[in-house]
Amino acid sequence: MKPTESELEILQLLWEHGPLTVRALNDKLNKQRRVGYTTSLKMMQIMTEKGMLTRDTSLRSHVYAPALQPASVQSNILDHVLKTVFMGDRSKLVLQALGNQHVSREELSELKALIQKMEEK
Amino acid sequence: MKPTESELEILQLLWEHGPLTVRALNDKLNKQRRVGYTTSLKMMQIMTEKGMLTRDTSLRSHVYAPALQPASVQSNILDHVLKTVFMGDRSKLVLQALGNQHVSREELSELKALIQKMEEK
DNA sequence: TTGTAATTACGAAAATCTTCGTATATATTT
DNA sequence: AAATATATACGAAGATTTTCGTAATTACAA
Repeated sequence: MKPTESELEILQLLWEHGPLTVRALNDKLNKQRRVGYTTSLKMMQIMTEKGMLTRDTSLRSHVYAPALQPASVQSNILDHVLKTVFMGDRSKLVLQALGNQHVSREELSELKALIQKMEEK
Repeated sequence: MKPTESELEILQLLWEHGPLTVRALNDKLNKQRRVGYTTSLKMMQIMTEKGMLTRDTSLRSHVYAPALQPASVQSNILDHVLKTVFMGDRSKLVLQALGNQHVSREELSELKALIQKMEEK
């Protein structure tokens, strides 16, 4: 279950806003970039076939919902990146993710808590 | 400078083993999956055109080397994943990367050191 | 030298992903 | 009721990526 770039865009919007009609999703998508209505429709139909979305066809305007949990997709993609980009070196990935960038005080304590937990095992 | 999946495979092998001829790279690639020789050749030619690889043509068998640093490519891809998969939530990415998986004692202390540094700022 | 093997160049087929036009059906408005 | 607007279905064009066949060239071997 490996969403393409465009599929990810759509999943993102559904995760953020909940189930949407094609019209509603296409409107939101068009705030990011210009996309035709039938393009969004087709994508969502394909994604439904692939099992990435479910849809309620009880109304004339079908309502689409994500069939995948964000955490599950995120985990899969991150594992893939870990393997194909970081040669499986997890700590390199983490250090790269933390390096250079600003990390808030809250994130730091979250991290420390997690490390604590891991050390206990 | 956004390598495709196949381009990444090739960069990986060159990063790992250093400069290689097409023949040598194709051999290594075939330990992972079945790929024709001219396929590897063509890919490497394209990547050279794109500036991802350099090549030494002084010998009959050209020798290809990566023109990109791993850290730079890793950083770009991770930023992209951060934006498109984690909605920009860096700590979610890091926690996801650390969660569930085994992290060695050395990696933990490395992390703690990094956190220490960040807290000092 | 003649043939065999190995290499590069190159075009284009194959596969995948993205986009949209058109047909058809259903609702809404005048 | 007729015209207009909105929806889905579907095929196919376009774009990108991946794959490989064939031709031309250069080295190597018999």
